[in-house]
Amino acid sequence: MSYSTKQKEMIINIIKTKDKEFTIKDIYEELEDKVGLTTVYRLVDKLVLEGLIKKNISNDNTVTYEYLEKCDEHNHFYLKCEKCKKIEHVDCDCINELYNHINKNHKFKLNKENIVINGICQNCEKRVKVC
Amino acid sequence: MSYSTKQKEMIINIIKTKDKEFTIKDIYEELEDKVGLTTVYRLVDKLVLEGLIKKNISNDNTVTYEYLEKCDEHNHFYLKCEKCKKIEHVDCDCINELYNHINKNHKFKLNKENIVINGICQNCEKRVKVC
DNA sequence: AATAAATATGAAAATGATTTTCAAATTGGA
DNA sequence: TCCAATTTGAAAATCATTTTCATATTTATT
Repeated sequence: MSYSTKQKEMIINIIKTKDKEFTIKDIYEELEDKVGLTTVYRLVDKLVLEGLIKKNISNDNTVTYEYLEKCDEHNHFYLKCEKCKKIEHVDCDCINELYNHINKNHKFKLNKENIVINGICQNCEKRVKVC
Repeated sequence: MSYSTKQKEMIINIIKTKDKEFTIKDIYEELEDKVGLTTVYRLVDKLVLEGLIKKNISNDNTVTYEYLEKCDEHNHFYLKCEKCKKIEHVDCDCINELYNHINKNHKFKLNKENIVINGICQNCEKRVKVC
């Protein structure tokens, strides 16, 4: 079984404020020595397994995590901006349509819990055009 | 500029045979000391930037790469099986439809060069049912 | 409330993947 | 052929992550 501890609660609370990629260090520093680094690693790993966050790696070998905000009634589909790293949660039937199409025509069952697609958000798109 | 070397050519040739996730070690061992480990790291990093391969990280912190087979006339859309780790290239208009839908309704431009969605392939799906 | 068993924590040390360094080798152009 | 730019690779350094282990905390049971 699993005990509930104040350390885990603190880490979850910090993660829930994140709308961008974050690192272990980000979390650790925000905790200001209230939780040890080893424990941050351990708990963040657990939260990945529990599906609350997703682990990524960037080209310079930095490991980042992203909070996958759930809304239980709907799908878990996210758009991640490659510029500003923000993650948008999308609640739309288009993902079911894609699921059904892929299942029927390509014989593959998407994992609807964990679809993150990269691209450029509207804000960054605008900024690019200005420059 | 960039010189073309036999080391880079050898590594690309090995990568092109991959239909699954692979590691730096996989490549290094297959090269049987014909290329140094440092160089494998360097060249694989370059190939990530060039878009030939994609870098991933798994829950146990293993870094893997996947070859993103390109076919220039079409989209670059991949389905990766979470069980057997095989990567299927999908050449279908559904991805354009998704692109257009997301662009229009969610104000987000997908990066069509690099869409990898996880799920379970038909083979593994069958195997699961048998057990 | 006291106890016991299971689990969680954190500091220090160990590990191991990746990067840096630098001298030697290779490449492509003049 | 000669030169400058680039690439290579072995060894050393770095640094994120894991392991270890003694202590602390949590939960269930009296």
